[in-house]
Amino acid sequence: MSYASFASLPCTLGRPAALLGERWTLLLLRQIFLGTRRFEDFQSSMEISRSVLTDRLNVLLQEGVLKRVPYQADGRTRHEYRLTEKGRDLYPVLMALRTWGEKWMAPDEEESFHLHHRDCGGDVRAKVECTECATELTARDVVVTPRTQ
Amino acid sequence: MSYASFASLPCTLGRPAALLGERWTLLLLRQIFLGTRRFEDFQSSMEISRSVLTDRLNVLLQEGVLKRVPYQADGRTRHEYRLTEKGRDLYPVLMALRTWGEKWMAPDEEESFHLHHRDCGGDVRAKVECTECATELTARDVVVTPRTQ
DNA sequence: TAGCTGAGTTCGAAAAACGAACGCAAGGGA
DNA sequence: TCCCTTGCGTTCGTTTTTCGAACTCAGCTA
Repeated sequence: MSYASFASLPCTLGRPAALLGERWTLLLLRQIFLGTRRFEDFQSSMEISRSVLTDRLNVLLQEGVLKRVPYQADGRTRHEYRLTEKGRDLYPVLMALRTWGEKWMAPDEEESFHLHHRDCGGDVRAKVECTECATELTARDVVVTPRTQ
Repeated sequence: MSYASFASLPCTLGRPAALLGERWTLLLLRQIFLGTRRFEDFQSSMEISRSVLTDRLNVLLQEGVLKRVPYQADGRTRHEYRLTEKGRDLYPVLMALRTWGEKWMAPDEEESFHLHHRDCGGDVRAKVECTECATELTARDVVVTPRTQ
């Protein structure tokens, strides 16, 4: 099968997992959600090699997660990378990672940035919920019914 | 900095993102949540090379995401890989990926497996919520306050 | 005794990532 | 005009990862 062929797997978990599971891609999305938008800023803040950065940005552009938006800098037109609606919808994935990180990777550590709800100041947390009864779910509460694979 | 040094980054999003952002790791976790537990089964279902599979399993063991549990097979003691509590807590990450995949990568496609709430049969969905007011949040509803970096 | 099985390990070849240098277009200053 | 700078990549030779086929090893089973 090889890694690349997961990109065409008929699985709505497998395909995203393969896309975001490529080295640097999750860290790149983190940086984008923290507000970075320009090639130079990605490169210097993450110390990723320029050629790999080019590749990952292009993959996310092709997938429609990012878009290139023109802006003016010292009289010249340049482009920055911004999230599309599809890209913004990855927020729960990043927040789920962070919720897990807070609990398991640094219980007593000062977080490197704080997040709070703009309206009420509350904390932000990812969770899994039943769309019918709104109960919060864990892996044990969910039944898996395979169709393929 | 280089990729490896994100492992020691004081960021509760960056460290998990670097850990799960290594090639194959997310796909391996998917397979585990689908019930795979043995080396041979991982290897054949994902067609990952055996040496990389060994490495990824060891990393997840070291991180405490997986544990090795003995079992009996044809009179011999063998070991299988199972999620720890820390590992099971990654469920929201996988579900967030799947929720995104359902919306953006295959709107009209039959899912390869179906998930439903054991108690009421409802669908499963990841979301981000405010711990104070329980409102569902998007990236736009959240204020980021950097502390370092 | 020989073969089989599960779970790795080894090792040479191929692919991916690294990083320093290069390219390029446009603006600014001398 | 000429040169320097900036932002955004591309190139290319080296290092690191990944691949995949073969090998190991222990304990059944025939």
